[in-house]
Amino acid sequence: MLDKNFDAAAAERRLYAVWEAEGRFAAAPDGGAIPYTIMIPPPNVTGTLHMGHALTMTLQDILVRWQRMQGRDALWQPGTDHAGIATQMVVERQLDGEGIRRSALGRDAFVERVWQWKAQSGGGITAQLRRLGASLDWSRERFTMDPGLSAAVREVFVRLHREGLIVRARRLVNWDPSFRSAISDLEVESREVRGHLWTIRYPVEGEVGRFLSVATTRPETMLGDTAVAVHPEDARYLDLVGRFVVLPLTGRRVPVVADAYSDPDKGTGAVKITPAHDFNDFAVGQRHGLAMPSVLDAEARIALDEIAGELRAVPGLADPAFVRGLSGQAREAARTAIVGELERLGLLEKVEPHVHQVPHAERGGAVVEPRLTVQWYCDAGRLAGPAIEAVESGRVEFVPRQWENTFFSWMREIQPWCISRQLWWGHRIPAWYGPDGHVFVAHDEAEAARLATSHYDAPVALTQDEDVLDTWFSSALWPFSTLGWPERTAELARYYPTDVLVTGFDIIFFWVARMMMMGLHLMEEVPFRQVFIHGLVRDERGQKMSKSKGNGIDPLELIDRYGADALRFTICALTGQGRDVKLGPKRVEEYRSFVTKLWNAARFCEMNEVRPVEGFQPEAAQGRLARWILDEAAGTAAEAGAALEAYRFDEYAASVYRFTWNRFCDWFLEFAKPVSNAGDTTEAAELRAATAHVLGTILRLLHPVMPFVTEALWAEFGFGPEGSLIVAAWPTAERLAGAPEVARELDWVTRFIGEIRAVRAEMNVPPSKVTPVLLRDAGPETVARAEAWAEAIGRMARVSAVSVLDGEVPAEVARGAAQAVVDEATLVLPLAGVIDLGAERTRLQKERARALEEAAKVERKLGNADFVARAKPEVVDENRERLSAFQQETARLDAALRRIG
RNA sequence: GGGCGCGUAGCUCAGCGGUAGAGCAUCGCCUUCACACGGCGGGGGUCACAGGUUCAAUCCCUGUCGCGCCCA
Repeated sequence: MLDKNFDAAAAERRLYAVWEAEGRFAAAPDGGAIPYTIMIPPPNVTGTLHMGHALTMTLQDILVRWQRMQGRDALWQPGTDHAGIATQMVVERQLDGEGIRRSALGRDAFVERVWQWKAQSGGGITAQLRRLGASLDWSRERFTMDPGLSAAVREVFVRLHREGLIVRARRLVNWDPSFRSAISDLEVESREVRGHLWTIRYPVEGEVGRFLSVATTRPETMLGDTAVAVHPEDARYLDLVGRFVVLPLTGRRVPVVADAYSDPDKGTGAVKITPAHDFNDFAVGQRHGLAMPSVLDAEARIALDEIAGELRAVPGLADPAFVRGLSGQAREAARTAIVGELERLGLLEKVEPHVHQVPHAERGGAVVEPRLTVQWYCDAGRLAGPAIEAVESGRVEFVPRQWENTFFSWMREIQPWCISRQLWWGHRIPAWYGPDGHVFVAHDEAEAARLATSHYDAPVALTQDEDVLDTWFSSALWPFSTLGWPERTAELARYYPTDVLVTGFDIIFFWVARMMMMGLHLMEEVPFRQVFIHGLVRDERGQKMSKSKGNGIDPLELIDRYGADALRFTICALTGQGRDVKLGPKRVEEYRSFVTKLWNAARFCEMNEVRPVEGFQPEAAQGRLARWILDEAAGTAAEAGAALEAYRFDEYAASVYRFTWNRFCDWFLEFAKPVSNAGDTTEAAELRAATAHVLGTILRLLHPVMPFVTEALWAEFGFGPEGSLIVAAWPTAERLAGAPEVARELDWVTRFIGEIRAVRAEMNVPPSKVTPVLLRDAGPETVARAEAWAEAIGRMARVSAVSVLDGEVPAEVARGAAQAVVDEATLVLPLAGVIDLGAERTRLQKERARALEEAAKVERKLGNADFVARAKPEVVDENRERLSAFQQETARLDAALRRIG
């Protein structure tokens, strides 16, 4: 016997353990089934489950469970990411708390410490995924720094290096001064900052009293200026091109160059050029062969090493002592000092408030400093071509399609990818340097040593590159590294390419595009056929959830309060295409009602001895009620399947919800009540069997989204042992013969009952008052139906008897009657003394006015010769029928009004 | 500045050439033997605005306004 309430917490613990123990999540590579594969977007190994995870993992689990039920060999590949910067930061903060500096600890000890932290907290996120009900094949769990995956990383690095697709180069790079590491352009976001625009006078060499004014938002970088650029067609400065100005503070002579980069309409039209600290200036510097001295160190403090030798004293312009005093100062402090000095020298023309875009590190938020360093770069430009082609040709399909534009626009202008990071936690770059700095890229030190020995003709001491790879480098290999690549494993052959990748649009560039580039280059095949891009989770007011705003919701808390099924269903129901998901506890509470409704409907079935009947054939059912609900269930299965096929999670949820609540519970179970109580008649037995069949269908249709409550009910009803629904067959969608005719009949009954209910409610007839119904003008079909469904009509519409009137309604009845029109028939409810006749008249008049208005609308349309001539014939016919129906309804309401006088 | 998306009932959203829908909220009635996390019924929308295409526009096209996101 089912408990009064569903104990979600107990069922979740018990059932997940059963599934896992019985290996229900495990892929079956040796079976004959067609594989269905999804790669989990690996969460940070030391992370905790947030709503974003809950969203994406729920959708993936729905797909995987659905396909598994369709007999596919489902592999949902689990695993976690080492998350270089994030994890290193966490451990550094822990060390800070203990008063230990990373540098004091040393590299090996530090990395060891991170491994300890991983061992200690690494199971957290996977345990939380289990709470959500995720049916991942845990036996195949991988970690990006596993030996196998690390070997894949080294193999790719070596291979791409040998192919010239990975190179080491000294370029300007985005530098995060707080992490003291390079970051990729994707990890930089520009933020609007209210700053100042300073206009500084640079004296023109050899022309006393003449100045060239330049405007800048970053005066401190002037220590590294090596030119001033003006537009080649700017008449104001033409005579200065090729001449020199003297840089204040350092006294350096710098040329005036003509370059189209300078915008004559912006500022003074002349710009200072600091090639080592600005990307645009770097390009100008390259075009004009300028020197590129750096004046900021790894922590963005003033560093004079590269300019110390050239400092000159120029009276009234440059004082080496002042500049030397800046050494080691933070860029902000140096800015203040430099502006003060320029003002003192009378070289500051003006200061204006200025709003401008400043690059910030996405993680950590430090102001990014472009810096000239040696880094490893991956030639993304060459790898992008095949990935672009794969999407163009449809071999990879984005859903919704609009994201393909986003993908194309980035891929077509992709920049070299800086893959080295000055961190300790991650895949160390497999490059070793000889005594003269010659680089040997190899799978391991022994191979590097062999290469070096042959290069130098003698064994030499090698030192390994200190840097690690960008975390996304290993993520990019995930679809094949998890399957054993570079070994040619059976899994790799079977499960690659995967079927679909499910993720948010925020990592299309970081991850999706890179997996495609690497997959196509190394596997020569796309990593997935489809990419389903879902929205982001937002709070109830539509704001992005974030730690800093404190508006985050903990999915585990929601699971504790409402159950995993309720949370999952909420997510599913709210996941439309191309829209973010606004989610709060209230929404989950709303959908928990559905879990409860299902539970109670099942309890009701159980009380009425509904049990699955072996070999039950829907098509063989005789009763009209049974055939109706069986066909509706099949229709719902068709809808649900089509919705999932199209990644319409909202439609899938809505379709099964509607059927379960509004068809099965509200109508079918109500109709079935007397029959189910009727003992052992053939009719009752068949209806019970049909009910069981439909309940089973509902459980199977809902299992992907609500795995726990459905599995619990499945076992309780004896559809199969506990833990077997997960592999039960997805319902077939075969409609029943003659179903449309039965559907019309049931539609009539529900409308008939509905009309009576509405009239009674509107006329304030107390529920205790049972009335007869007299049928006027009813055709033979209506009469037959009214007889056939008399019991249900009586019970559900509080009607004592339905009788057919031969002639007109007796006057004494008519004067107190409430009336309603259903198709050709008029329903007369004798309620003299119970209802207010004036109110009934008003109600009928309102109905009549509505029918008349509709009729007029259709009439206008049909009166339009163009419409009749040009619209599709079936549309014209449809409108003729509607007109006739509204006209008849009006006439019947007129008659009803006459009747009550 | 370039691109994308969105403005439909009080709220959240679906619909996307021919009858405007759902859930929640709201109002009325109902403690009817599965469920008050319930049942029954009602009210509520010039589908942002302005043009255009069409026999017909919430839906297609153009523009305007408002909001959001991405890229520069």
